[in-house]
Amino acid sequence: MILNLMLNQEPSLDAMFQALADPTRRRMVERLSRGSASVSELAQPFDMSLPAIVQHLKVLEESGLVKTEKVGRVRTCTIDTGALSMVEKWINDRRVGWEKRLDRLGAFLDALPPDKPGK
Amino acid sequence: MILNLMLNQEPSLDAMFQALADPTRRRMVERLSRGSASVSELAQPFDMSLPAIVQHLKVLEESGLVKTEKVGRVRTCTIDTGALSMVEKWINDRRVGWEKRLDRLGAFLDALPPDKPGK
DNA sequence: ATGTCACTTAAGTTACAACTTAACTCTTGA
DNA sequence: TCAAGAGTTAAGTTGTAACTTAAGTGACAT
Repeated sequence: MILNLMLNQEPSLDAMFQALADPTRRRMVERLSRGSASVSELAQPFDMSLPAIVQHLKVLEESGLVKTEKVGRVRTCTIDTGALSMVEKWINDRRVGWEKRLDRLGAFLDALPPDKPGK
Repeated sequence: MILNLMLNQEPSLDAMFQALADPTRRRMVERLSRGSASVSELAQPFDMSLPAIVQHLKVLEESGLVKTEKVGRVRTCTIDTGALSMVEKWINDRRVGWEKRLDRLGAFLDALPPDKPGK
């Protein structure tokens, strides 16, 4: 079960990055970070057919970044910040990993005896 | 000039997300976060032709996530954590934006009088 | 000088992502 | 009851991303 969680983690990370790769979808996420919206509210700023927007929405939803719920004839869309922070964590891990490495290198260099001019 | 920076910011954000959308390229970034590598070192874990790897590398480089320098016949690749943190910041901004909104909503609800059971 | 190493370039294939238009299904208000 | 509103489904087009193989370049060791 926790195994399952770990196994499913990579694939959905993939889907999230994939989802965020498209500028239209990122704008949709930006819009939703300012508050939930219906599908047509989401679509309104874009010069694009509704079905196209719905397709983008589907990608976002399947990635887990966005949740939606339909009530009557209107579907309301919401960001899932938990998913967002998974992406954030991946990036942070790489950055920190690299920066730690540089620190160790720095410490190592500092510990060296004063340089004898070589070459 | 700062204008230029700001204008180029969106497009390259786009390129970075695009670059990170591919699992092969993310694995390359993971590899580089553990230390610089030559092209063939980078390629070694993958079951893929060298040219394919070089194409991925090019995408990473054009996005600004990776820097490379060729010395003699070997090209050495390095992560640019500054670029990584641009991506991190975009995500963080969305997440925080949303969470602030929820906080305000929570505060608003807390300030309401105890509920009279309606409907 | 010459073969090997570490890439690079070019060109072609295939799969899929991002749209479009057209037609359809539910809700809901008049 | 029925027209309009909100979204859905289906199908087709088009561009581009992700590979491949084959051949080429420049550096280095012998």
